Amino acid sequence: MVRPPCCDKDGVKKGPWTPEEDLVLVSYVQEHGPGNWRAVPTRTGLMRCSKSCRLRWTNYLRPGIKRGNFTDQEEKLIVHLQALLGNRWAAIASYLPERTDNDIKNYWNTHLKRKLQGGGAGGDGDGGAAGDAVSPKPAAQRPASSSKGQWERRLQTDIDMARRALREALTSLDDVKPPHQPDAANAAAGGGGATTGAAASAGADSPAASSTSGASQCSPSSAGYVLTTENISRMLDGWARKKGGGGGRRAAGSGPATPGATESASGSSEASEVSYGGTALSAAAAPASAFEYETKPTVTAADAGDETQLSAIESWLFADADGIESGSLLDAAMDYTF
DNA sequence: AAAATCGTCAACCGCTCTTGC
DNA sequence: GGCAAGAGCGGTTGACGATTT
Repeated sequence: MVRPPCCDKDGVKKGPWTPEEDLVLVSYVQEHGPGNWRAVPTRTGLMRCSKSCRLRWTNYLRPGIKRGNFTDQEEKLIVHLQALLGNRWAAIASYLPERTDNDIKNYWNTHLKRKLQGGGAGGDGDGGAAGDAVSPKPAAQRPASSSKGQWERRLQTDIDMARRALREALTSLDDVKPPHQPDAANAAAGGGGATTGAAASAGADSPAASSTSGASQCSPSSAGYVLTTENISRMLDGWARKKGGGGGRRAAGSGPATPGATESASGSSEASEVSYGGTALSAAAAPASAFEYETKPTVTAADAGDETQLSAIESWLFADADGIESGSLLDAAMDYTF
């Protein structure tokens, strides 16, 4: 017996989202907050299934998402974490709060996997392939435990290993790149920093939390705000161009709605900052009030970027090293002892 | 210049997990 | 405790631009 697909309805639209749809969705979320996706299609009139709405939001429209170029730091973290956790993208994404699991997954499949394979590490790159990676076999690929106790132990092990991996990654990165050197992408996202704040709180509170749950708790950041409004303005831009005979999907950016890819690729994301402050918003034809939900953009520290992120992670890691229970990353609920 | 191939990424699908009743 | 609905996750696909032949 096959369960009917959730979107198995007539009149449910599929395929790429249009800027108009994005706008509707963003407006809705601004007003009601993320969640209750089931209600979204009916309340917004979008001809999309709830799942599709949630996906679009979490992977694309959600505030604080950084797109494009992965930094060395991010890359190394991903490699380490993948080696340790396996293909648990949501878990990995929780350590990279500016990235979505989908993004990380794509990046892994298209860049890192091949890269590691090329490195002659053997295997299919799925775990263990990381040259400097540690565990012979991703924890996630060990036989699944059925009992809850076992599951918890496994989780704890994962966390422990992730911790070590992060520490290693960060340590090695210290050699590679001084922490005071914000990379273009992060600086640009401006936001990056802000979200990191969110990362430190939302993501950090529960590393195991899914990226999506991050979305729902998503302590809105100015960064996200920027990105969202900016995205929308770009969407409309791209859409207009497209309608005017511009290129295909890519022409409008990565997707009809996102010129963003090109933006980051070219490192011209300074545009983000430039557009911050309302111009993008007006371009998006969205009332500023519509973004109330996302709120209170006061991140002055647009440059808080990597440093903030790292310091949050580092403090967690080094709390471990010091034998201190930092608790912020690992909720007491985990009952994790160091 | 045209065709073929490759690379990238947004979106879909189906399954599992969580939550509320 | 059992069930149903909703939410989340990971794998996969398909469309499109870029590059190579």
